[in-house]
Amino acid sequence: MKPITIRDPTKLSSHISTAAKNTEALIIQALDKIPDMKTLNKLHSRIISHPNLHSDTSLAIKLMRAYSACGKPDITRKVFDRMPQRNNVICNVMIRSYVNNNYYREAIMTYKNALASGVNPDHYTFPCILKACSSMTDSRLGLQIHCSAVKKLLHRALFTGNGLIAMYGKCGNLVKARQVFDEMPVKDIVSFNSMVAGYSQNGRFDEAFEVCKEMVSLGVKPNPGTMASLSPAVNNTTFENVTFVKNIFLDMPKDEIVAWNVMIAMYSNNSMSSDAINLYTQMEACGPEPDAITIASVLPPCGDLSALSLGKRIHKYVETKLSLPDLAVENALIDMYAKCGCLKDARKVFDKMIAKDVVSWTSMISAYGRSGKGREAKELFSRMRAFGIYPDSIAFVSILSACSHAGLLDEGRNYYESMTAEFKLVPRLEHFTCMVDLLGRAGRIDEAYNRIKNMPMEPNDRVWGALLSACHVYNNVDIGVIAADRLFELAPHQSGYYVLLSNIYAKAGRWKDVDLIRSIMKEKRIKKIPGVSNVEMGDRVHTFLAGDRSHPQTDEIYLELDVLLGRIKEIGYIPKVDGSLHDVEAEEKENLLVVHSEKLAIVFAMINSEPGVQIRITKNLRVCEDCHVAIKFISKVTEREIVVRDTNRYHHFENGICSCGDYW
DNA sequence: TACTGACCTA
Repeated sequence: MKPITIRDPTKLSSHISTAAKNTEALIIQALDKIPDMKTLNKLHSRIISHPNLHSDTSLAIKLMRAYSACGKPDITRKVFDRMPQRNNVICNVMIRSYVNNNYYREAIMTYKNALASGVNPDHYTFPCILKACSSMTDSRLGLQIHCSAVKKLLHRALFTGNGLIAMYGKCGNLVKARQVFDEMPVKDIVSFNSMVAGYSQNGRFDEAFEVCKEMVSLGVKPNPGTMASLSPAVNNTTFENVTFVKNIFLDMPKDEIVAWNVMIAMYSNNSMSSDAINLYTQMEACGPEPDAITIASVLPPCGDLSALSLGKRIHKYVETKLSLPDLAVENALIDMYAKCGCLKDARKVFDKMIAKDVVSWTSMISAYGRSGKGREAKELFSRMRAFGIYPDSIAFVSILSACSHAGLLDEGRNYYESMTAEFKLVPRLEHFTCMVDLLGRAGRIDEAYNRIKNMPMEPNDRVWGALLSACHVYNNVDIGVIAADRLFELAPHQSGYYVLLSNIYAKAGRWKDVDLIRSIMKEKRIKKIPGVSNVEMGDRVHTFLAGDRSHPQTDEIYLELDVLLGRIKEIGYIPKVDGSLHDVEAEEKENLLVVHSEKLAIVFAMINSEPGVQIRITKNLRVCEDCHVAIKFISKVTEREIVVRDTNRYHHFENGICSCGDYW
């Protein structure tokens, strides 16, 4: 920089002020760029040491803004405290600094002090302080601010109005929120989004959708914020609503992750697992980088569909791209592996976790439970207790069902006892289902039935369903009929229950009743669900029906199946032909004799994978007795671990033994 | 005179 030469002493002061102006301009320029802390500290010292600048309000404001942006509201406060005069602008900056850094209590204090010292809040102050009220759900102050805004005729101003809607929404006062919303002469997308958020956060999902539809009809295009606001309302919703959300998603920019996340979660929570996975793959290809929320939303669908290769790819992504530990993600990984039948991988994730919550423990316990590994489930439950974690209602559901899957009658009773006596948890419907299942599987049909009769709430179809299956296993026709009667009322279109009752009659030789059931099914047009088995190979899922001959490799599959059946017959397999078969209609008989889908799927997997590789099958019905025996033998002769997931449990076949202990 | 702004994912 050139030295300033002073020729005329009379111009001295003007030179100084020019220099000061230059310095000030430079500092302002630097401050406006939001410098890092180091530069910021330097600039700050220059300002303080400068005789003309240290009390300059506009510089102080810029300085405060910069400190706030660096996440230092405490230093902002020091600058604020040193200023001799406070007007509304500098107070606004101070309050905003607090609010933007989540120091809501301090923001509110500052606001109150400013009011006390005669500072007038304005249209900058209201939106900001309302955000603090929302975050603290301080409805008293919220109301006061509403009154001040009315006095200043600012309550209908766009930003203040939006803040009021949000504040009332958070505080649960939807009447007020709606009133402000309706009275605003000009609304923008944030007004609509805030109204949507208010309704959906308070469980008023229909109204949330209504506002969304209203904004669309008024020509206001929903944005990713709309999706986020609607988010609580999209779980377990109607097909119509799902379609609506899908359409607004298709019609908006795809660069914001929240929109994708809400879509994936919506599919996941509406039993549309394959849609969730498809959208996720699309996101990988052309969307924003998935974050922890994306991952926690897409892993459950992976588990549902047993999409292990995708699940593993996501696990790698988690390890390379996400910042761990993240409880939600790790818990979701455990559950995904468990649902894919990979208990060891689930356990690996579990053991690696630095912090575990009750969900982590519960996921692992129920993973063992569903596989019939009652001992492991019990052990984890006591270890969880030893870690000082309190089991919640769901933890008891998983340990109770673990006991029932493993036939641990007394242990199950004890857990139930401690749940009510020690942990003071009120038994819910799910616990009764578990208990009925536990007693029923152990052959205590009467006791199970009595439990149902003494339930404090109305039993649902799952409770009666547990009783009916028990009656099927233990040939109890009388109680079976009672259970079936209730089920035909509660779930008249579930073909499974008709089939169960029909089988109960067949076992008892009551063929007239079997015919009766069959004619009822015909009359009501209830069709048996055909058995389907899925097996994942590479990136594809291959599906087999009973007697399926549509697969390209079908000849090879049947040939290999014959060879395999021959081999297992040599070591003792006797095909189990049901005794009731002789009295079954011809068509039915044929159905029972065709090769079941799980056998086809297993042979297919065997042909197409390396020896020793684990085979995983998912089935939409329960595995039949004959297949169960056959698969045990197959696991022995081929030295393969075979995991079959049926509708309510896992069978891990290894070396001729199944993890269910033939108890299912 | 100066200060930005708000709604939201599990």
